[in-house]
Amino acid sequence: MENQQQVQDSGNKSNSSSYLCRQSSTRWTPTSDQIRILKELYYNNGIRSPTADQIQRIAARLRHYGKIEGKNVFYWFQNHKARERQKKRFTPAPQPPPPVTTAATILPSPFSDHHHHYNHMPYFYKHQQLKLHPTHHMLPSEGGSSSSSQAFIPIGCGYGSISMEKSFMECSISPGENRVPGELHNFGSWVGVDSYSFDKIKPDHVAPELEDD
Amino acid sequence: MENQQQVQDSGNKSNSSSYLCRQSSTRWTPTSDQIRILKELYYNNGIRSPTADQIQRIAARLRHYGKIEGKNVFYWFQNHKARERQKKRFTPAPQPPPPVTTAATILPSPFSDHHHHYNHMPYFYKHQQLKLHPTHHMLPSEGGSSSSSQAFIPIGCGYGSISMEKSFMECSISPGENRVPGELHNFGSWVGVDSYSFDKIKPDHVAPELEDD
DNA sequence: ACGATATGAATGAATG
DNA sequence: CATTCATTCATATCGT
Repeated sequence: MENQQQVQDSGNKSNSSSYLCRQSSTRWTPTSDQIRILKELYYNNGIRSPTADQIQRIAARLRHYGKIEGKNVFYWFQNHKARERQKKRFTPAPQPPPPVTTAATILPSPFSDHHHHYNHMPYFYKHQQLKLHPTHHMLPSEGGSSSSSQAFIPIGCGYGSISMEKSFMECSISPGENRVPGELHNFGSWVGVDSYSFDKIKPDHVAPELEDD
Repeated sequence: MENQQQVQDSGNKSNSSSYLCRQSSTRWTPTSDQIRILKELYYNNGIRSPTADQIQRIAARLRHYGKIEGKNVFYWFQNHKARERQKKRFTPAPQPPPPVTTAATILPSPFSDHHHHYNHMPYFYKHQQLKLHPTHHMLPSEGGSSSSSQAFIPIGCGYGSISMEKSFMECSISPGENRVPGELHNFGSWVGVDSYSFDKIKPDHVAPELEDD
């Protein structure tokens, strides 16, 4: 690893000049003690994904060693776990699993990993299966040729496994309505939110600003 | 935060990160305009969990600003909302705002106006499940009030406040480099980890002093 | 000063 | 709706 010492001087560092105003001018720089404790929890106590409750406690505890917030603890565990796994993934195939030489053990999976039946397939015919409710209610503007069964869209390869119902979350169509980027600030109206119900306005808290970072 | 890169191919921002520059459009990379509009809808219109129809409309609208699919919109709202809440969960106590209860400023509020729910739209929104396995199917047979025809639900209620969430996950006060002597190595006990051994009994439970420092 | 690497932060995509 | 994972971006730190 790398040896790091705490240099987290009070809050600010004379950061460089003129750069993007990314809010992360100062990211949390954990103290040695903080790291030590975090690792303790990780390795000795087996904490991998602390619950919100634990995060609070951990942060409160580590606060004695320097500035720290809940999200720092959260991210730390997330990253630590992820990187550990990542390392392990690209590391040579650990042990050859007991070769149960059955004819069916032909797992063409690139990873010989075990418990993670989690497939993050690079090929994307898998996700696209978000099914919406059967209210494939086309937009009034683009209605029309929906007479036949627009059953499936042969994305990629129609492996007969995917039962794409009918409405994907997306119907890549919108010919008629050409609302080109015209900057129409009437949000909400086109989504179905009505803006005439102002009588129910709840004086919610304030609104800092609305920057689109 | 969001960085903007307009489209999917070409010019992969050539980050300093070396190898593996095949960021070939696997995941949706929202453009600035898309983000801006999404936040508008979220904060200005109070849309938290858009219905299927809304998702379609939003996606259609946002498509003018770049490639986008319905599921992207769906996930965006899901994530945005979830993270807003999660952040809150990490943060211990929002420091109960002690209102200036001066003897003269007593406000006899009949209702302890406290927490409102904006418009948690009725759950005919349930259909937004991802259908990956042949589980049940919500058949549109029954004319139940379950779905569809959500013509114009007053979701949104556009309370003209833009409650932004740029506040961070926590606003912790922090002592500088405070070293507490007497570190006890009983990690985990204060975090609430069970040693998952012994018994399920813990004589002392977790008594994290949770001191506010 | 760079360049590489480690790592904090953010977020899209899923799953339960 | 909560939790988790993967991936990417941003930056701190160190080596040469």
